[in-house]
Amino acid sequence: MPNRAQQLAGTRARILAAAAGVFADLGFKGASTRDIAARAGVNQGLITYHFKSKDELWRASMHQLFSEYRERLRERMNQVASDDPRELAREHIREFVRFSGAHPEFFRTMVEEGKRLNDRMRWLVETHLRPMYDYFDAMIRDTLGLEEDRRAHLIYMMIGAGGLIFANAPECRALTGLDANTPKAIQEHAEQLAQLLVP
Amino acid sequence: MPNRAQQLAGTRARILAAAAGVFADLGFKGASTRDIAARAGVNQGLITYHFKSKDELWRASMHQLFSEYRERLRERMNQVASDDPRELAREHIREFVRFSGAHPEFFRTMVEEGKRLNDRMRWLVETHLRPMYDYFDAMIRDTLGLEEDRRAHLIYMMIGAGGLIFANAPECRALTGLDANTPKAIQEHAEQLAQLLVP
DNA sequence: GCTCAATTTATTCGATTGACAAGCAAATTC
DNA sequence: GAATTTGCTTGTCAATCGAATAAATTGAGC
Repeated sequence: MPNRAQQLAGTRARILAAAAGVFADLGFKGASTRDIAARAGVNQGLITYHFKSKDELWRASMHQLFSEYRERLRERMNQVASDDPRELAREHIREFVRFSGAHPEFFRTMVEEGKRLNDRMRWLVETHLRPMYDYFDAMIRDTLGLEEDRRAHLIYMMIGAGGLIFANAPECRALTGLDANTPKAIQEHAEQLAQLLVP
Repeated sequence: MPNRAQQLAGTRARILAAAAGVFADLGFKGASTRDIAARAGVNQGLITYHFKSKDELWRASMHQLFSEYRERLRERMNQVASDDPRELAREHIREFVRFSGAHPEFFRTMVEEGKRLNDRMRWLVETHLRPMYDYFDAMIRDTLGLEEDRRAHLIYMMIGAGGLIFANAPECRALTGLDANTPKAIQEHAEQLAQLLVP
């Protein structure tokens, strides 16, 4: 018998997770609050009740997604024993890949919202992408010492290389027979990319 | 005064180019034939006239896009003097990046259609992706000699690393200030990725 | 048992959308 | 130069969908 507050938090969380997935799959316009409600297993009216509008729901779901990534990265880096900067950089890459593997909607959303300059993209850039980008940029500068533009290229390479195979896991399966969603494949991808970028 | 046949070929081509862009931007469902007609600068009725249905238009536009890539790669590789397999591999990578830079819809479409297993994805895989994949796979096997699964990971890394920055050029601009659409940035990305993958 | 937060059901009103039919004018054909 | 084909335009329609809201219902907590 769930507490009243627990019940609320539960449905809220389910809606947020469903929303991130549906927005990533269908785009903001293509995603309907009905789709989201159906995937979350809740009633459509609840969405307007908990989040005032579709727009606010989108922002809340993005906040949830990026917060989870930040939290996982933070926890993971606290557990790493090494203090070799190159090994730390590799572990950052591995964790990015692991998260992309666990959350294909991460990469999908980035592509979906990164191709058009609009209010959502600006919000995403200012609120979540810029801090994340600056963090990685500083790490690369201190570890590999590349000039600014080359770091930008490298970061987009890392994101693209680390995320695509999971965002396109169904295609990858149909094309190569490889199931990218297994822990083994995720770990393999993480290690291969880490070694490639920081040999 | 254009020839009747030239006129037809012209509007057909304009519709195809517009369709590839709109489909990549909005997804198949999200793209309307009106959007496509508007971007092509033609009347909406023309789309049903030239292509029977939205579905057939999509297939025709994909055919056009992939054919253009194959043709450009073929021409380029004929011009390359070297016979060093590693340099040839690098040139394949460079040309993939150049094409992705010139046609952001290439990568966008791959992500859009690669995330859901449906008729369109199956068609894309069988018709265009598999031949392209097998070609690159053989090249990597003969050049770097990795085992099969690792080649799959590597190919998805190449595609993701080579394409994302252009698919997300507006975001990249807002985030880093770098305009990924300039010939200089495209060339820089191509060279950096080629060196990274085949040192 | 009363209250009000959490959830459901029902409805509205608008905006699209793919497809198509009928017509038109220029160009090609005979 | 009349006939006809063809590339294209206009107008429309039946169907679908979608966000928002309002009214009704349930049940936990006081």
